[in-house]
Amino acid sequence: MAKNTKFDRVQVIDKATNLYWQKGFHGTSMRHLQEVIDMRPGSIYAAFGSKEGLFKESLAHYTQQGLMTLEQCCITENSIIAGLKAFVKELIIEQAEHAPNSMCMLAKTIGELTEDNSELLEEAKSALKSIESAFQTQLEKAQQLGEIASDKDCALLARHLQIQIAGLRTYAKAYDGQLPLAEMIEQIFDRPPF
Amino acid sequence: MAKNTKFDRVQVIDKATNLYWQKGFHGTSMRHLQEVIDMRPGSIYAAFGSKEGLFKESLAHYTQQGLMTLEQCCITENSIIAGLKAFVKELIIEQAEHAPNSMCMLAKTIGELTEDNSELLEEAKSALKSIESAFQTQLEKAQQLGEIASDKDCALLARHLQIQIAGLRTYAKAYDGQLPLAEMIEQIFDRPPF
DNA sequence: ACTAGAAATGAACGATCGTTCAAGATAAAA
DNA sequence: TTTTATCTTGAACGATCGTTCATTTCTAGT
Repeated sequence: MAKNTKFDRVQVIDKATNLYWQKGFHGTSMRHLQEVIDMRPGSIYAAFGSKEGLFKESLAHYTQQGLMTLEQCCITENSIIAGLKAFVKELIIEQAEHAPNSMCMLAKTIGELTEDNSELLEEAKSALKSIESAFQTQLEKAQQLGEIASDKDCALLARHLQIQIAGLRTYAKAYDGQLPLAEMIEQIFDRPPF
Repeated sequence: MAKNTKFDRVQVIDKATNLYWQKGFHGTSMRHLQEVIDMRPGSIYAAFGSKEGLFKESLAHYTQQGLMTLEQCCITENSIIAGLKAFVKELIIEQAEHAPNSMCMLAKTIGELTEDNSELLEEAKSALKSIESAFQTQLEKAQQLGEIASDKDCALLARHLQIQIAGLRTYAKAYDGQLPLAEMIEQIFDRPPF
């Protein structure tokens, strides 16, 4: 006695994520969003509640994709460290060309939002932490396999990795295209604290 | 046979800079700006042309202040390297508490804006480059004074410094208050490529 | 004191913002 | 085939956006 939902929720969130990622939360209008995800306002508000609600789901979607890519990289490559390198290269080199924005959506969001949207801000912060945890997990695995010296603190290494990625992606957007990114990424893993 | 301008242009730009820095370009409304700088729309548009025009002057003001602070740090401290350390600590530790936003306004802007505001985006990119140049100049001075090994490439060191600052400021906003920032900054200068 | 001309004002503009909701369309259950 | 619960639609809302400009206020030069 009902009508089934027509739109594909995952596809819709994916499209919304790309637009938010490109334009930021304040820079994205619901009108533009309606075009991109091809839904009318009523349906959007029925499904997601508000502009904030959809953004929150986009953040979660983005984070989930990142975690999956990391996992995939570490499985595909010959070693954990090689997997981490591949992941960082994917983030910084591939996404600099193909993604909506070369910067990390989480870092962009943390930069953009204030306490006026504290829920979204906290969501972004927490997502960044969950990615750092995933780094730490992989690094500990690498340590067990002897890829990393046993006296290293994997929590510190994970934090270091996050900082390098955030710095490099910001820098890459300012100096687009004229940087030896691959070499710079290799150096991250060849220098202390690694 | 005329009336002199009443408002203090520098003070006005300074207040505008703080608001833009806190809220971002899209997050700042002209209404809010009017309150903060205590000017009526007519006067603002007569003096600065548009929201973009005032933002552009704010970027220049912010950059100029940064360059002056760097200069000051390097003069006050006992060595150039100590000056650079003091400058980075000022940016990351002091501003994390007192500034409108712990992130760099230029990095925030580069993250936020798209080609829709290409003039402002280019302005921010170019300002970041001018700060990097100032780093390089100071590093070369340090090299001449024997504070840095003569085989180091100061352009690379300046770039490295920029990336570390960008990364650390982003990270600091995500993990506010619970980081050994002073120690982390010291390490920047104690590790390769330094 | 007068006046010319620049500066400051603030009401108001059209556009766009995020959001709502009554009405229409659709498909599963009866 | 009819019913009914749900999904979808899009016109329209009040609020706010960036901006304009006729008017008023003020002061330096006569």
